[in-house]
Amino acid sequence: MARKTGSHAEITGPRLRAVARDLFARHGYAAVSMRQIAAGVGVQAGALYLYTPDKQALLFELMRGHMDDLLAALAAEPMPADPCGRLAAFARFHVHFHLDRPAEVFIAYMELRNLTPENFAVLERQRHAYEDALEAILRDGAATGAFRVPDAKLATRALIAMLTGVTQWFRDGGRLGRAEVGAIYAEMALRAVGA
Amino acid sequence: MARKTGSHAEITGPRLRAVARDLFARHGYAAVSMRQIAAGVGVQAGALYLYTPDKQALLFELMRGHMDDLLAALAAEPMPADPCGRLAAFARFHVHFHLDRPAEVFIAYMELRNLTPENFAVLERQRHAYEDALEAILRDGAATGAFRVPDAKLATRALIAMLTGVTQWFRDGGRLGRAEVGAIYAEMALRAVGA
DNA sequence: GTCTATAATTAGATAGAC
DNA sequence: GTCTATCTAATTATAGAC
Repeated sequence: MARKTGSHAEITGPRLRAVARDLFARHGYAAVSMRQIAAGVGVQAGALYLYTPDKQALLFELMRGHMDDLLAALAAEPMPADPCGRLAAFARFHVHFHLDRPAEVFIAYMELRNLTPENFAVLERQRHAYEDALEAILRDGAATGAFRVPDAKLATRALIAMLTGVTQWFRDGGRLGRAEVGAIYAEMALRAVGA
Repeated sequence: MARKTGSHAEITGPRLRAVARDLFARHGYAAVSMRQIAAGVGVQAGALYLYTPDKQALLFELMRGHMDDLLAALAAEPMPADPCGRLAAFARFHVHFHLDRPAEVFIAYMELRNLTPENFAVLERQRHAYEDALEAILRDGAATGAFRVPDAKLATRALIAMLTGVTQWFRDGGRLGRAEVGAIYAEMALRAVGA
């Protein structure tokens, strides 16, 4: 434990990302210094630059990785055929996925403005692709008469905001469990679109 | 215009708050320097300290002032007697109030973690008081059978998240007007609680 | 009331020893 | 691969001239 130097490439790389993720989520990207991150990893500041070209790349890789995971998980999620079933499945998926990754979610929503314009554009495309999946469900349901949505784009954003909000208050071990919360949110989402 | 010095206390004070508000909203509290603010106001950095004891007080006063305004405006809002009418009125009020103050709203939700613990506690009490107003409406409606809400606290947070989300996409001059958007959100809120 | 100058600290990032 | 030392630039906040 007292070793102060040596080779730990396989440990330091992942640890760097985990520490940066937690510190960025807690204090905000702009408020966290490379020295703080280094202290959390257990190395000196200079050593971080063996694993990331700079602080911005650290943030961008965290955010892009999170959105990659989100899109991949959604694509892998089994989806019923009918619009009501699909919306309920989407809502439960969204709630559970976000509750499983509170730090990443916090960063994804809070640090967009700290990305360079190029990096921001990448994240925007990913966010848009995710929203399109929900919008397609709502349009299908509206077309078949299962839903009543005066504006599919507005309803998409309203539902995503509602569902994502769960991360701001839910704590494990509280009054309600995850499955229960996911079910209630899914029911509210269905009702909100007139299902 | 070329004047570089002199007395402008009545102008500089309000300008300082307006500039800080806009810069904090755009770049984030931690990423904005007192020199940037001073440049926006049109004075040197040192002069700012005649109007605020420090950067933290600047942030806190902006956030507390916003919540004061929110609570006062809600108290002044005429409210129908029946739960459905009250929920619709609350939803429209929330949407319109938040669309009128995009910068303040952004700061209120993004910069809580940059407050000192004492200042954070004050804001938390204010936020709680506001949420209690909506929760009371939902509990009334559930008691009279007008609403079906399995959990009033959860529904309160879900609705507030949904309604506040309007600030993330709405732009004046877009496809939908404010009144239209407020009406659609109010309808989604009513449906979400089974009205 | 504002400016200039400055103190004290900290930031991101790099060079070179080991 | 890591550490130490360092560079350059920026930070908040204050002191004193005007």
